Amino acid sequence: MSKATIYDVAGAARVSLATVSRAINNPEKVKPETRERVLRVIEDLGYKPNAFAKGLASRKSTTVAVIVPDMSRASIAEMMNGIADIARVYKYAILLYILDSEDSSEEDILKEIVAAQVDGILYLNDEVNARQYAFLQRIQNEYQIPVVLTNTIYPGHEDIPSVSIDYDKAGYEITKALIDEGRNNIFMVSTVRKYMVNDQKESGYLRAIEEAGLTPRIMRTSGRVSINTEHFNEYFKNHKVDGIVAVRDSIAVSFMNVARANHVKIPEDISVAGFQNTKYAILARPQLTCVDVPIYDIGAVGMRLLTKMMNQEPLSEAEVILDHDIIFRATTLKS
Amino acid sequence: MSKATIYDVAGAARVSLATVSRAINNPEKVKPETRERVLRVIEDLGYKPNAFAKGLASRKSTTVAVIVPDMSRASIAEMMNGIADIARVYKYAILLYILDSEDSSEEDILKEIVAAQVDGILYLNDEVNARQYAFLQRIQNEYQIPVVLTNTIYPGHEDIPSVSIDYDKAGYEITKALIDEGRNNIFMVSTVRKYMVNDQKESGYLRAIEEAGLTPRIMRTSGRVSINTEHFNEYFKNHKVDGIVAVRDSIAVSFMNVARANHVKIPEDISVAGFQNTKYAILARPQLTCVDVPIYDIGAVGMRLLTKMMNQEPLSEAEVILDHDIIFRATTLKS
DNA sequence: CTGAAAGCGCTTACAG
DNA sequence: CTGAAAGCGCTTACAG
Repeated sequence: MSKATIYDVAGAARVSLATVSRAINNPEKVKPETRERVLRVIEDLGYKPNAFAKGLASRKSTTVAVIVPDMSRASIAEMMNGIADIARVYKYAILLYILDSEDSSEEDILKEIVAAQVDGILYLNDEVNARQYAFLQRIQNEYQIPVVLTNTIYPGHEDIPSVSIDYDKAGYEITKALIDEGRNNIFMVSTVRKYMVNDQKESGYLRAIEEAGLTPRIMRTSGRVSINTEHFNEYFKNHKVDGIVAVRDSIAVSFMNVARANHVKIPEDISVAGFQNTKYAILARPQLTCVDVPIYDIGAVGMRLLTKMMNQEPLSEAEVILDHDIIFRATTLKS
Repeated sequence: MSKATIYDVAGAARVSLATVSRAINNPEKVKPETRERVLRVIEDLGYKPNAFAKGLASRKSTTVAVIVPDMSRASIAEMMNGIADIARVYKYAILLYILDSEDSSEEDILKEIVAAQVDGILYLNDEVNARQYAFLQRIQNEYQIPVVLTNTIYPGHEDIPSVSIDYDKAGYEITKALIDEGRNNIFMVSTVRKYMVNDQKESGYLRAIEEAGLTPRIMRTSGRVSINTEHFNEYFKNHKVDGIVAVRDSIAVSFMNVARANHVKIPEDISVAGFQNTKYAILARPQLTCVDVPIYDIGAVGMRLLTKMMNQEPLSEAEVILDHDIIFRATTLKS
């Protein structure tokens, strides 16, 4: 462990501090015997280089900032696991920033991040707007800090690399699956708040619906479970529905609860599908058909991509799209 | 924003760098006019002190390490929100460490944390064992880095402060509630893996059961939903049961699914209760009776406690116990 | 292959 | 109230 400084090591190993530094960072530049002697002393003393001194002198921090909107969303949390696993492999520490609800603070946070001298930024906020995007561009261009959008899309721009699945395609496929079951009053249940990712799901839904000559119907609900119940009751009293594609599993489950309370049979009367394949989908009865988003992988690949950028390695693609699956379970006819 | 150094500010404001530093950190020691001039220049230049230089010179990092076992657990993620909100108020950055499954790496991580010069540590790993606890004690004593156990208990020790609820009491109360309904074959469904927190829940359960002269029955299941199903089927084929207290909401829901598949009525035949009051409890049908653990608050209070320790403020209590509620819903008779 | 020395950008006694 | 200077613990050309 620490407390010992590089001077202590140098003294005990009878070399200069420059040699100690080299033995750690450029072992090949040090004669094997010297290197081993130094390394042994390091071990004995439990020496760990002071991260501040190292960062100040080298101008690198081996730290990445991860910016998230709200940790309690299952997808964000699971992405963090993927990020952390890869960060560990490449020896990066993670500085975590959870955004406040008032996004005014975001620029402050970004300044702080610049001051913290992180080597890279992983941005997981899928509510990104034009102002924020411009700010990220500035950080990348002016300060040369690489940024990766993870499970976040900003359509029409490729200057900030991103990792995600093709949500438009997934939205299309899952909607098409319900159409193929013979459903023709298929609603998409999306969110009131604007998430880029949900926009993509919606556009895929619209494409499938229009292609089939059906009428698109998008209802927007708040994320809050308690409000959903009333909202659903009210809305579907006046609408004929035989298919539901929800942008999140939990919203799908929430809908199913309301349907059941109204003695609607699932999947006989209504097919239901969600997005994400969380535990909600598996614990639900009937078990939920949904798009399986490889969210852990998205985090892991995002972090890996960032390491490449931090090492100035060339990127084969600026927009990485991972494959997704659709898992058919008991809430759809084809199961 | 940054890139400008303290020298640039000093030059533009026509003062020495010492004065700039004071204007930022000890404003009262600087003449108001000078201070304002300096502050304006700082604003103009978008100056942000380099965090490494500051950390190196001051030997403080205004950074805390948060150590968690697995971010995807709903309780951990929600605690993070509480921690981050308070950290923001007190201007602390968060260095996040997600533990590997192989706990061999934990000591390495702790060394890293020491090297990173964090001002404090929040430890959220409720699987803490004797070796790890001893290590935390060393960090606290040898390196003077304060540690707070958050939603983590290590019974019989008070040298590391902790924040939690009284899980023993909660376990007792929820079990007692089922007993009062007239249930007398109440099982606790706990986990195979050893969590201190679950031990407490079990001990409360045992106390209530023994007090009532009933036979205690603790079954342990893996956390994995898929395995639970079979496990439950097998186990309860051979046991008479009219009450279930599960250590996690999701386990309770998982049990209910198996029960329903076997045409058992809830709550008529079996009362079911869980712990945590997550979204699982609310989305379940019937809605789940459970102990409401104020997990966001536990995180927030833990972080607040840590700030006090980092400021050398005296602690009024080393073991903070927050209040909990029991929310009676439709899976118990008393609802 | 190794050492002496400058420098990274701050803070903080110490004088004045 | 303000400035000059030392020092925090490293890295990295530059010599040798």
